[in-house]
Amino acid sequence: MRADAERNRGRILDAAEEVFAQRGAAASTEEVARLAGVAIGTVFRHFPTKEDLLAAILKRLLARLAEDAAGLGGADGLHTFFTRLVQQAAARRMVVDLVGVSVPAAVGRLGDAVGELLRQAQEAGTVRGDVGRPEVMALLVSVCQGALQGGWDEGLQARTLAVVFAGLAAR
Amino acid sequence: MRADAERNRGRILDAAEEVFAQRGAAASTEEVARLAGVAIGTVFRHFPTKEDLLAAILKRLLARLAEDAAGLGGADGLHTFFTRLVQQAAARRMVVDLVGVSVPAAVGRLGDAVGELLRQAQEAGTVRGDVGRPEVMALLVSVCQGALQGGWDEGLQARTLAVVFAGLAAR
Amino acid sequence: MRADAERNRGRILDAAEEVFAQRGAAASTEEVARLAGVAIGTVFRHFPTKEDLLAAILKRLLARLAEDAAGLGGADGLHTFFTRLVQQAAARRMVVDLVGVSVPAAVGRLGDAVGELLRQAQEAGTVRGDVGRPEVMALLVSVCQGALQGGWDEGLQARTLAVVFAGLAAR
Amino acid sequence: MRADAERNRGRILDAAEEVFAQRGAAASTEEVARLAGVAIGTVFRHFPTKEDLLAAILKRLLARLAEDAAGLGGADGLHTFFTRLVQQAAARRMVVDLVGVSVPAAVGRLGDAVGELLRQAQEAGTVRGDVGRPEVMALLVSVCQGALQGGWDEGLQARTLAVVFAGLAAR
DNA sequence: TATGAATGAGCCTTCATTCAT
DNA sequence: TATGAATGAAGGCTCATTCAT
Repeated sequence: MRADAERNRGRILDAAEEVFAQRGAAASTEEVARLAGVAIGTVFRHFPTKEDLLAAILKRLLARLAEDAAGLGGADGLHTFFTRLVQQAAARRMVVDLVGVSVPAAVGRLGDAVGELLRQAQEAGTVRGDVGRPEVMALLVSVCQGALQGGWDEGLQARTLAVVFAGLAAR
Repeated sequence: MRADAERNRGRILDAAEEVFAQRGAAASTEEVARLAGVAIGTVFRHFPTKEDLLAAILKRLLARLAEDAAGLGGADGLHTFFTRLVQQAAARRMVVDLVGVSVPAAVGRLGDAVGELLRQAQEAGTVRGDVGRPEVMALLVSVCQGALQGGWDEGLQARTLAVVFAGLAAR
Repeated sequence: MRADAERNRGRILDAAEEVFAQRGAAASTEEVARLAGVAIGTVFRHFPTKEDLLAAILKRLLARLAEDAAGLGGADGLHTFFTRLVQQAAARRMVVDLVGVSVPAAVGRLGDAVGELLRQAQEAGTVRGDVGRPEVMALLVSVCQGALQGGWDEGLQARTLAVVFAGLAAR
Repeated sequence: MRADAERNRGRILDAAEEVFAQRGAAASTEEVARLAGVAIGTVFRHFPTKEDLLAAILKRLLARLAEDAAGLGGADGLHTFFTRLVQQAAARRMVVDLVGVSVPAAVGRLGDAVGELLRQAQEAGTVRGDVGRPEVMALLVSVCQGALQGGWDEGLQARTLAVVFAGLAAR
């Protein structure tokens, strides 16, 4: 792949992330192309289908999240990651609309990272030992989605997370 | 012919509920008409706009939920309602996509019903006294949304709810 | 035909005349029914086709004009009629949109009335003898149409008619 | 591919001019596409709205008329232009239906051209000095519209114009 | 005869995808 | 490889007309 092709791919992904984050997955591919500064044909050359483009975004997003998680750790790592994720507005709408796009591998790696945070938190005694990775992931996704719905101001967000954290906490 | 019209209205709402529950709000009005067994024009006669149709469904759905909630009560009412809601597949996708359709009144009534359940649970000592209605609603919505995303089998659903309930529980 | 049927027919025609005069022939038949205070089915019972309704309106309109013309006469009858017609806003849009609806008989009778006015004017020496009925009718229609187009204020209307009248005038 | 696009744009305008001239502005955009030999999407790529297409036609039409008028002049320029315009069947229905589409600039330029013809005719003594541009424009539009209505054969057209010209003539 | 709900063809418009340049 | 014009299948919606009540 030529250097400029590589550069275009990146631009397209960036543009797509922004466009879909703002307008949802229903936004048109043309708008992505426009923001990326390329022609529509170029988008389809790199991502033969709109779904491919969505999947690529999600994959990259998940990879970043996994990387982010990997940088954390210790007793509060899980809580920090959880909170941070819920705060990221951009990442959020994505997750909602991308339902159906399957990128099991990337999700798997994110799951691994979260699992590691969970392990450390349990080791440090911050989180109950009988909580498993699947339910933590489920809660993570749930609260992110929920945050998208209504007018969660910071206070509500904090109180909602507090309940979840209390549920996870060791007695 | 008032009777026919009434019957058709009901059929259309039922069909719409099913179609949108399965395919999301992006599903076509034509498909609703087909499932309802009426012509497309009939759908638009009853609901002049697709958004009107969506709003009508949501309104009815919320009314049912509120009614459902009103029938519960006691120490475990909130938990029962919470669990039941998460189980209802049909109701779920709806909530995701219907965001933006404003039916404040209906939502308000649902909130009231949930608030009442919360009050009773707190009175019975099942739920912490420092938890407010807003965060309970937020958790409700969140977990419903989350349940839509992945392959939540019954076990995962139960374990996820268990964490939330633990978070709500009085010590 | 029953008395109430007769009455409905009249109401429908009146409503249609008003609706089509204001919104043009593209206005919906439903709106006519609404204004007439009858159900849509009743409109179609009296006028099996929208075109039939339009034709009926035009016919009645032309009949009235002919009657109007018949009441005039003398040296200035033609000029008076001509001017009056151009002033009638309601009658105008009609004529534009009703193109294609053929009501030769009614037009014929109007033509007769205008012809008579022309004859009298020529006899009185107000109008040149070598002008025929067809061109007078053509001018009548033309100026009515023209008046529909732009912002003909009264002054412009008068000056435009003045040119036409000068063209018709005996030297 | 600029060339193709340009060619298509032209084809579409030509097709639209013909279709709308024959069937009126109510004709479907699909028919325009069919006659132009392009897909419906292509029409909408060039003219995002039906109204845009209508406006474009009218604009081009008026530009041609203005250009045509600019090529004339002298004592009979106005009469020639007037007659020619009335003869153009294609141009005519357009003007009827396109009312409401605002292309003031183009209309303005046409008015200028006609004004110039009028000035020259008055200078040459062919037309009365007390006739203004507005009423000439009004007559122009009127007779064009009128010509659209009925069965104006050539003779009737000539005789009708003769009256108008007599009205304009200096004594 | 009146009512008004139902029908369904047809319209304008959007957008993912293809393909000639 | 990039461009961007062309394609054409839907989709939402309107409205003349029919028909059961």
